[in-house]
Amino acid sequence: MVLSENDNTIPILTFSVIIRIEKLRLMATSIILHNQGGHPIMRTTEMLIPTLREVPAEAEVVSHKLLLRAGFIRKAASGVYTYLPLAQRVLRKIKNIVREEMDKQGGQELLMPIIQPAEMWLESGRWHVYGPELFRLKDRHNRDFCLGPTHEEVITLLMRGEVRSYKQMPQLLYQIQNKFRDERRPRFGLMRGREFIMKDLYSFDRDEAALDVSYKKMHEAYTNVFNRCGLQFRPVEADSGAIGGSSTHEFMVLAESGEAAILYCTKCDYAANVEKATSQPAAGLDPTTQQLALKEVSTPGQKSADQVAAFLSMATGQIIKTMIYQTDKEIVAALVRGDRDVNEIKLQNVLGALTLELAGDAAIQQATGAVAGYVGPVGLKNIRMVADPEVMAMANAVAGANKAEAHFANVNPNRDFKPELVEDIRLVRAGEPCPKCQAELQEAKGIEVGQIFKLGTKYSETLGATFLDENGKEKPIVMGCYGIGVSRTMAAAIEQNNDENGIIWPAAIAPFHAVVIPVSAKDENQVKLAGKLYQELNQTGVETVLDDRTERPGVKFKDADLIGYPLRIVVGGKAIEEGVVEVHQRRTGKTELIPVAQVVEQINKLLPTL
RNA sequence: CGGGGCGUGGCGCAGUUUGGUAGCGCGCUGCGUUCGGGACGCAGAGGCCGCAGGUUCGAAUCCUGUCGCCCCGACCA
Repeated sequence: MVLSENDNTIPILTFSVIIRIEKLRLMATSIILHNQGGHPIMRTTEMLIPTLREVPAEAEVVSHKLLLRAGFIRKAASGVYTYLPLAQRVLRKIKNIVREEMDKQGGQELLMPIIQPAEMWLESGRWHVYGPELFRLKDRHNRDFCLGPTHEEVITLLMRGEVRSYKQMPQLLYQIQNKFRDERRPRFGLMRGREFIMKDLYSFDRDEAALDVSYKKMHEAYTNVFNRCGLQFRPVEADSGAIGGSSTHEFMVLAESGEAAILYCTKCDYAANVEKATSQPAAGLDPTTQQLALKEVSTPGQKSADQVAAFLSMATGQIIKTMIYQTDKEIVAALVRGDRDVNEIKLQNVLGALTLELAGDAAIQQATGAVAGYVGPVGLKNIRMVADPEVMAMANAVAGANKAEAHFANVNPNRDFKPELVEDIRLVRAGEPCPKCQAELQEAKGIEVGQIFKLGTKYSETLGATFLDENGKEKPIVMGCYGIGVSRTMAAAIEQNNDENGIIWPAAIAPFHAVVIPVSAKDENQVKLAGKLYQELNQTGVETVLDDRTERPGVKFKDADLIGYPLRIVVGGKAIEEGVVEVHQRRTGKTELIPVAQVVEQINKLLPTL
């Protein structure tokens, strides 16, 4: 019999099963307490908490190491993990916080299939677009299916069938579901897996204004979720990428191990993914600058902007860097200042290209007549040029001459070349001025734990999900989608909350609030008192584990630190002789001696502050 | 997908160069001593050396193929 995790009811099967279950329940309520939907609180001698002394060789980042060592996860395949009981408890807490915040904004939970028929994806066009990241499979009749990496198709088709009128909206529907992506390179344990747990909510609105309302609700909900999870995070503006859509924010947990680079303002609230980040546009061309005559200079062996600048004794910022890119439809030249880099995502968006990569030597030669390093905009023909606005503000600059070993000096935009497009295509770096307030931008690494997204009518149009407005006019539903990586959030929490001894769980998502440790398993008085405290704490709602193993105290302390219980209650000799127990806070290391009679009350007071 | 590395008891590793039938630490089992930060002693259990071929009297070791895993890069709702 398999019970789903959210199912608190027990299906009635046979009489004997019922009897057994009832017996267990009676036993459980008499000795052990229940919480969280029927989970009995347990003693470590009865629990599966396989801690490891040594770090498995496969782990690189701290969350992965600690999840393995502390007995939270085990690998089934690359990027695929079993969540052991401790992890499952953490996941349930995160999910419950998510549920509460979604429901608070009017979200309704549903559950969609993991297995999705190819037809849905053919209809949206993504069956062929999605590529090898989509886990595909066939049934016995050779029909195509996939494991859902996301659920826009399923939900949009559902709503196409159910929504007829503007009166039926808005709708905010969400699920918490396992998702599948056949990542090229799964890595960092739970951070980038091939199977992962995600909350996804989809909003359905009658128009953009209503979508804005839904979007704001989700922004608020996400802020609440990550605050409640005890995470340090930042919502950042992001590139809308392949899904399309107009506006999107990512919620980034700040951590060194993060895979995303973000830029944020030190003064105002501006923050953006580096893919999207902009900075204060450079000052316009100084009209008093005299434009000098174009001249060719010999620059043997000087290819990079730095080399050329050094060779000619000028600043790298005076060089025009020309990069040749190959897209799915054309070859283009991208111009940025020598001390800048091209932001390929911005460039791709500007060009409306599906793919973009640096052109090879042969393509560069063919398009420009020069080799990489000596390419420049002057005299470049039959190839589109995209210039960053900064380039247009340069005067008497240096650029490649489109022939070997030579550059032009005194190059002036508009006079010597005229790009087809002038767009922001540069990669912003720390130190540049904020686009909003001009204060200095800083750079940080982040783990993307959530993203909210205005989809608009992209899916409703292709899938024909329409409704009638108050004028009886048929319109496509305006959609948004909003994801939270639940399993990734667990990993991110550890990245942000750990020390050399192990995990330091924020109390709101800790698998248990406290552990009670009798110092000596042989001392009956200690064991009895520890058991009593354990029961009383649980009765007052403090989720407590009793470490009743006959291990030496050091072993139990080490495990407690590793697992990261926010509170540790040690019942030792003093408890019996002086009537005090030791309450230790994992995060601060603070230890207090508290009279036995007050412990339960004190801990109940302490817990909400952790 | 490109580059690099690794598969040897549950975990961490040595042994591979120079073929001779597998070893160390941790963990595990039993007994004893210990008992406030991963104890000690004694006695044990546990491995077709990723898999499949091949070379050889003999393969963890050499050759071929294959599978898996990790790291860097590219990529990424």
